[in-house]
Amino acid sequence: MEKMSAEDRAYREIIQLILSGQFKPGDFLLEVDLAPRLDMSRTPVSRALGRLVAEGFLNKMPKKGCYIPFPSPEDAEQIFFARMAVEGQAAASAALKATDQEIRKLKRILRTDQEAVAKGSKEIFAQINEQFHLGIARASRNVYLEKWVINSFWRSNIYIFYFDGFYKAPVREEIPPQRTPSQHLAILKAIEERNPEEASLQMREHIRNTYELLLLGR
Amino acid sequence: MEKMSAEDRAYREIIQLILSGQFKPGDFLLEVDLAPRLDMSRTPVSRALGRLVAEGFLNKMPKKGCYIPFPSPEDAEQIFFARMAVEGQAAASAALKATDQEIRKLKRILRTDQEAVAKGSKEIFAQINEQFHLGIARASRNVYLEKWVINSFWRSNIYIFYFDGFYKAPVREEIPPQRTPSQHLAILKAIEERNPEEASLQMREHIRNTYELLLLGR
DNA sequence: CCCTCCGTTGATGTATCCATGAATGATGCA
DNA sequence: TGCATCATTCATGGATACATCAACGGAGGG
Repeated sequence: MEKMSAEDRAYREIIQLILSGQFKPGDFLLEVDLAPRLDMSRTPVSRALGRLVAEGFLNKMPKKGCYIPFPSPEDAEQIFFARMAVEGQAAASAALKATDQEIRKLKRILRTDQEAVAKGSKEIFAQINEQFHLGIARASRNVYLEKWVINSFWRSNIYIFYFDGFYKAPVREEIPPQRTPSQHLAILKAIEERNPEEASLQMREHIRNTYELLLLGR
Repeated sequence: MEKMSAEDRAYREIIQLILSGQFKPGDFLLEVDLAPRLDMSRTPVSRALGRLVAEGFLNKMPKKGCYIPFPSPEDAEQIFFARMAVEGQAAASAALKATDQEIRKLKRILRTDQEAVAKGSKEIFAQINEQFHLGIARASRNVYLEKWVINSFWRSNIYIFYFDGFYKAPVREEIPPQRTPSQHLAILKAIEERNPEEASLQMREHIRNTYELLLLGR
């Protein structure tokens, strides 16, 4: 990615800043702060923030700025419910359209998954998890579903990072990933068997499980 | 809407320009043309176009500009498939969460629907159709589903306006709405009976029907 | 003591200027 | 004639100056 516009750089870097925990919900992302930090003028920063708002990643108050939305049980329910819809459909579509190569790649990802869980590496697990979900979205061969999956996945990541810390326990523990790998395997198995209904069902079940794990005690 | 930013004005006006048929697929929407036309500088126009691209209405080529995407059978399949997912889920959610007031409002809309079809008024029919679909999206009480429904609805409107004119018959006839009103009624009935599965099923069937009507002969 | 008003501050919103790059067409050479 | 090359043109991409507006805080009057 040697040739990337300043706006694209700003877009990625801002996401990185958020996901790396430099900001907490309610914090304003000020153009005047970010611009010098990213070594560019306000213009591309402002446009990148506009994109993030359009994608639902950030909220905005006119004339005030963009801020990380406050997590709430209602919003969490909405985002995970929405994820069930789009990722379920994406899995079904992937079962119909994924190439053998893509399926092999997903298998490779899941092997690393097992190892990551075995080692208890939270970082790697999160990365693998993202690769798996976004890989299925891509295999759906549907640009709209893919975009929505990406957006809602990142958006729900905010919850995975922040939610319990603000509404529940003072210290945050890792996501208990006991059932996640087996669910991932079940999804991939359905896709491999070209069974869209089963793939959709398994995916929805998996997301519901993640949601319940996150919010309704553990 | 007395106090609206120039960017918001640009956003709405550009959508109007597109939907009123001033541009055809492949046409570039040039900032330098639009800015004087909307009586503002390039800045808010550019940002509005950026929003439209982020939302998937327009495509963009870096350093070249934004253009109305070319319709294609593949893209049509993708957008309608995606619509089935999100609107199906929205209908299910609406069946659970819609207030009685919202249901009454939807009923009112459908009464006008019947009349519009009876009179054969294409314009009114389109408007009613939008109100119905977006009304259900809103009743779902899920901001994510609602946003995606709005986006994909408008996006597929581009097809309703343009598709056949470019790929099939030279003259475009109205969408045969024979079955649409009864399908609308079936959806609303399921919502009123608080039956999410049935609402989802009917909505998906309705969208599939619209898709087949549009693309696979009629 | 409190409440109102107004000036200050600091951020976004907009306009404008310059940089950059892609497409086009003219030019000159083989 | 055919083709490569380069200058021109015209669009977006980015930087900067200015306008605008919301929040804050202090002065002044009740």
